[in-house]
Amino acid sequence: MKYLKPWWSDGGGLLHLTILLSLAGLRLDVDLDLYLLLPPSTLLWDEPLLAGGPTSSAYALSPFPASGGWGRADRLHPKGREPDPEAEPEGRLLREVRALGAPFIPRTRVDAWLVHSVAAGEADGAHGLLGAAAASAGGVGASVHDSSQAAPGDGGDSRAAASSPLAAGEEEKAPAEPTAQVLDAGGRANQRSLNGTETALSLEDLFQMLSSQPENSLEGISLGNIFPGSISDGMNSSTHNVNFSQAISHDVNLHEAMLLCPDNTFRREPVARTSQPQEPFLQLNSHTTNPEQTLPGTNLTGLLPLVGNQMRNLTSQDLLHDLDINIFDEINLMSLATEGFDPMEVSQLFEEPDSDSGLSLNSSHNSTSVTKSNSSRSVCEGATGCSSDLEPLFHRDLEGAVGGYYPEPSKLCHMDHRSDTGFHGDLAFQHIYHNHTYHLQPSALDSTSRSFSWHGKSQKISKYLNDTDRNLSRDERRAKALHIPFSVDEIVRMPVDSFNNMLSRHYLTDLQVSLIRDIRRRGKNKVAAQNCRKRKLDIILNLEDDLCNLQAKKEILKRERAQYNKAINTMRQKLHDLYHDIFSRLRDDDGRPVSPNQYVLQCSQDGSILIVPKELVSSGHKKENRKGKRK
DNA sequence: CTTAATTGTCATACA
DNA sequence: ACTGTATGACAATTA
Repeated sequence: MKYLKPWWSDGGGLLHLTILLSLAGLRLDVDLDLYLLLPPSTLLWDEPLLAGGPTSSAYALSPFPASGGWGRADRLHPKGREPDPEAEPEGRLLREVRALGAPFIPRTRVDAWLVHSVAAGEADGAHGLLGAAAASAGGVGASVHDSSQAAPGDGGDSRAAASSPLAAGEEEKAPAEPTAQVLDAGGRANQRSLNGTETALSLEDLFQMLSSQPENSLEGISLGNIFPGSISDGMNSSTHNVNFSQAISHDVNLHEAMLLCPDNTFRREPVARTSQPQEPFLQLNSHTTNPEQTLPGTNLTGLLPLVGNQMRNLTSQDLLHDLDINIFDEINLMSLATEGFDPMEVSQLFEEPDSDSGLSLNSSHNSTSVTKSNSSRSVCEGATGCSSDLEPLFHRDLEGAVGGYYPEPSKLCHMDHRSDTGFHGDLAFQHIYHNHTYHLQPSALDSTSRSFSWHGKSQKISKYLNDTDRNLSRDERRAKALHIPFSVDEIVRMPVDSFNNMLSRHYLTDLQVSLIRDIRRRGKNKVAAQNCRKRKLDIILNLEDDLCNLQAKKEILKRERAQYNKAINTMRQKLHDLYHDIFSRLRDDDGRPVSPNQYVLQCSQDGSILIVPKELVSSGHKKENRKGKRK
């Protein structure tokens, strides 16, 4: 259950920092002060975290940072608090480190803090860089806050207090100090204003500072230069026992420090974290040994009424676990984005109804953007046995197309998750494998840091996704969604024996087998339909051709008939003329002309021609006709 | 926006 | 019984 708004919507300063530090080979420990670094909309809120009542809300975090600001309201608005005359003097952590006689004497406060954090990593309160940086968040960013939510002096910043020695008292007091001592690289103390603009180093600035450094040169960067003044707040508050036997080396830098103590700062609470990644870099770890102490004085339910009841049963460890997951989700999504994917688009994909334009984003983000490592896990994995993180799309896609073949959506864990949270904005997170390894190139990060304008990229990315996905058929998208290791073409064209062998050789779920058979059936039928239509069209075209040919023949025959009739008439006319010509020359025994009205010419079988009176011919014809009729 | 053509899919029959 | 093919009918998509 997560209440995490998309990190890209609010600037993602933490992400900038973590990514950059990860590039430098650093890993960050994050205690609950991490919250201070997170943009308000990125924060997870929990009832235990918020315990203490609304009047104790010292962290009046604005849900709508107007100027990229976020952080503790009292820090951001020191005027809202009275200076604490008992504020912890500066340099306490540094003194501790020095007093312990560590072989490495940190030159700067940040180095000292880092050493302290590494050394204390095994202890309950390993303070990470982010913890210290978070303590400085008030000086880092200017923020809008609801001052009415803040109750000065009520001990309300217990979130930091419980989880970190950057405790409430100092957390509250430090910003109230008009100036704070900061040790520069030379160990000298500088007087810097904590609330002035000169120290209001935004994370964007930090990001640029870090990104401007060569990757390896970050080892030499003193974060004291990066977090002037503000970090000192966190360092002052450190009261941990330090065990230097574990991690301190001579002249340690940040990178070396982490390498020396690879496990300490990555340790998680065994109960609360069952699926924590083990990747070697960029671990944002949250150490809270006592959830109840985490934020005893803070209650932000008023600020976040949406969260309220649904979070009551969660421990802060649960939330921190989720926080980790979501942070890495965010990182992965950033990786997605830098590779050309917009998390928003991914989210839209999963919610897309059955549409051919649907990016099979699934496939895209699976194949290109999400690197599945052994330790990668789906959010739902283990909890509900979800086999595919892409099934929602598959489901929606198949519903209506196949229908009734597949389990109810409610059986799918992420659907439950979504329904539980009622927060659709983070849907995309559910589908990202938790590969916590970060492989972004510095150049990619630079470009990301420069623009970081997701909405601006959205259109191009959307176009890319659509163009890419529109080339895929539904079945292809479905196959990708279920990770079917065969192409649709293979499935359809494969002979029956090979097809059955394939199904038996590979371990496939019932869902996959069902889909494969459906794909084959539909593919075969599709080809059959195409052939059928082609055949039908061919038949029609052939019939049309035949019709044309027959019509042409008919015309030819008509012309021939006309010609024959004409020839017949000509011959008939010639015969008539010849007949009269013959009669005109005939004479009877008396020398008189023979009338053609009384006689006719008749050819005998031997070729002789006889002149026969018509009466005899007509009587003879009548007799023959009678005989013919009788026959 | 409407319409016609095209395409995919399903149901069914048959080989 | 299973599979492939053929085809009418319908719906979705495209031009």
